Amino acid sequence: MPQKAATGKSEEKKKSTSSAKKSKVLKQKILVIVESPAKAKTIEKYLGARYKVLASMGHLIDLPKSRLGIDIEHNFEPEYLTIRGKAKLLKELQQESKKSSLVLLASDNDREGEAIAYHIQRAIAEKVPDKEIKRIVFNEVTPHAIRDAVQEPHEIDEYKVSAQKARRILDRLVGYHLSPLLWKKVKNGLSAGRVQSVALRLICEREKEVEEFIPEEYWSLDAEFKKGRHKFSAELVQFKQEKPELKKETDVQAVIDAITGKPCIVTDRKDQEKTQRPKPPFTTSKLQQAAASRLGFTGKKTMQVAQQLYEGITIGSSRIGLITYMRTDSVRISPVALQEVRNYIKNNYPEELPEEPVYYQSAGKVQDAHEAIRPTIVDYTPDSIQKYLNRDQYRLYALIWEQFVASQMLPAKFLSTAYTITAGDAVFRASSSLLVQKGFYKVLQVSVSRDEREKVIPELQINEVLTLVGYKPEQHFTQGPSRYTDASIVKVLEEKGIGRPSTYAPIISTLLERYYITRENKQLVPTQLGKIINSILVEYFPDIIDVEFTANMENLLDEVEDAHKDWINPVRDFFNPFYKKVQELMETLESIKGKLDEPTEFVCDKCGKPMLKKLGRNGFFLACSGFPECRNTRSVPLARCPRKDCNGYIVARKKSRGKGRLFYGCTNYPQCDFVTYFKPSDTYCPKCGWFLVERYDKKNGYHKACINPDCDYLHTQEEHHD
DNA sequence: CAGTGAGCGAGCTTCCGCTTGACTT
Repeated sequence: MPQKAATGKSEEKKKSTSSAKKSKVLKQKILVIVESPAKAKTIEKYLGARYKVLASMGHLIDLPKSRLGIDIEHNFEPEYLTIRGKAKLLKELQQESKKSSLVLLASDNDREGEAIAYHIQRAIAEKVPDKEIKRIVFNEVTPHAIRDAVQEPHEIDEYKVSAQKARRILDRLVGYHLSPLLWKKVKNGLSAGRVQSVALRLICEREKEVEEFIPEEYWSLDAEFKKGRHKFSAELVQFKQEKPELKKETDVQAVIDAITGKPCIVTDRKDQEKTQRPKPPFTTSKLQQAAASRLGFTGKKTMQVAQQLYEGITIGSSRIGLITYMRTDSVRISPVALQEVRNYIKNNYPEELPEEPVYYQSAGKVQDAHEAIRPTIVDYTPDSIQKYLNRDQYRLYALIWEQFVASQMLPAKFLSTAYTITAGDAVFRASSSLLVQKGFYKVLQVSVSRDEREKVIPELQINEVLTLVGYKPEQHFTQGPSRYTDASIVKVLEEKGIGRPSTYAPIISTLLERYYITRENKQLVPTQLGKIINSILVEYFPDIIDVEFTANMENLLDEVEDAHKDWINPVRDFFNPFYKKVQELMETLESIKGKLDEPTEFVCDKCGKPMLKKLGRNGFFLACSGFPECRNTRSVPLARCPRKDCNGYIVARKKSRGKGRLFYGCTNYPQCDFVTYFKPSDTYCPKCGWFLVERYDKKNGYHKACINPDCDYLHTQEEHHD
């Protein structure tokens, strides 16, 4: 090992002497600093030998983690430190600066990027005074844009830096004061903040709507007809000149009785052409939503796979970054990419190429530092590179590629036809939708399923008398609001301007880690703890745990940035009453520590006292209420073990060291080896008595099914309403 | 598609926003 180090050192020495020699002949290099290593590699290729490009990997300097780090008494002066683990990298940047003739700070062209540049500049100036350091910006990683950018070096925008500083300080003040209040009054280790607490609030409020919703019964009545070999159905839309009110089965029967025997005649036909435009290329939020609904990915998984595509896949002998940067709020694409995709469409779908390029408007306030998410090389069709990708990479790449190519193709046209069918006092409607011009649908494979676009019924004539097959009454229940999913909460947060592309996925992870919410069948459900935290925050800090708070903050930051307004007074005006309130509550609010434990029906098998459900650092567990005299604990039983003569319970388990996927096994293991990967629900099969589990398949969607492999019982959630 | 088995409670914790590794017990 010492030998190895020695050779390494001597090699380094050799290198540096040879480069020193060279530098006398050649000019010194220009150092460019970007945020992402993958970007650094690409840019170095574009700029050529005179430039050296290094990556900062995001922020290097930040507030301390273990204390507030803000001097309240002195104009909220922040205490900035090198982030733990980043010292080596910073040192490298400083040393490389020394060797370079010029340093160009090329962090992202947004608020955070400006702050990153500012902190790096200060750190370099400390070690290498008088070094020329400039800022450059570009909004797309293309040779043209990069070469333009290095021709226009400028100074750092100190107002942008101030805006970021104000944002950082405000978030720190809120988070590092609210969290300790929760530690003192509720439980150690909890957290609250401008973003996560609003997300929690939205989830809790939706849950309340779900809980309060009372499903109401209603019926629909379809008439089924036959023409030739084709069957089709029509929906009852009118009865005795009015919209039918079918509350009970008897209402439906009354309609059927009234029209039985009456001829069914086609009385009207309305044709309408509908144009459907393609959607813009993906932003982070939209990609997460599409991957959730198309591929069933969580936000976290989408971002992981996208990162792999961005960093590069080995194709043949070289590694190629397949997509542009995946954290973006913009739908803009570079002129080069636009030309390339139009060429691609021209060569492959010439009839679907619009005369003019399609331009999309980004929604809401965008920072626009990056392009939309698109394939870097449009000629790499999903199929042509499938063999280099794993299944997840292929499907996500296909989603991105299709969305991008489609976005520059002609709209699709549908012919929708609505027939009115009259039978006595009843009016039915049958409609069809026919794709008459495929347009952008020609490239959509992964993005759209087969039966999603068209609905076909046979051609009918006015006054035609139809052959009735029968009436199909169906019972329904009104559906309440649905719980948020990863995708839908991200959509709302984005619309409200809360959080950023880089934080959408982590926000959900934080709420899960804190046990504020759980994910059940992809739905986000608040826990008891989450509801308690939310009610405290909403009661005492309604104006902070609010979307308006972020909106106001953004307005302030805009003023700091654009109108060069001072941020210290507004922050003080916010902080003083806030701090007073926190201190007051620290004194007066009654602690509910220990009251969080929920009583259960289970009894301690060691001392006979009742067991409590508690939250530990690894999740919920049962503990004897006689603690600390009796230290007995158990896992939370989710269902009774279905094995004959086994009195065990099914509990959640993990592989050793808490790693790996959750599974569910019997507490009597190893005597009983019953095990499943499906989560047990607390309901049992009426046919065989085994417990039901939550399952998903394409045919039924989410539903409960019996875990017994020999039992065919399953019911959908809709039927579960009683 | 297959795949599988501890210990927890009173560990000084926490924010939001940038960005990727991962020396070892």
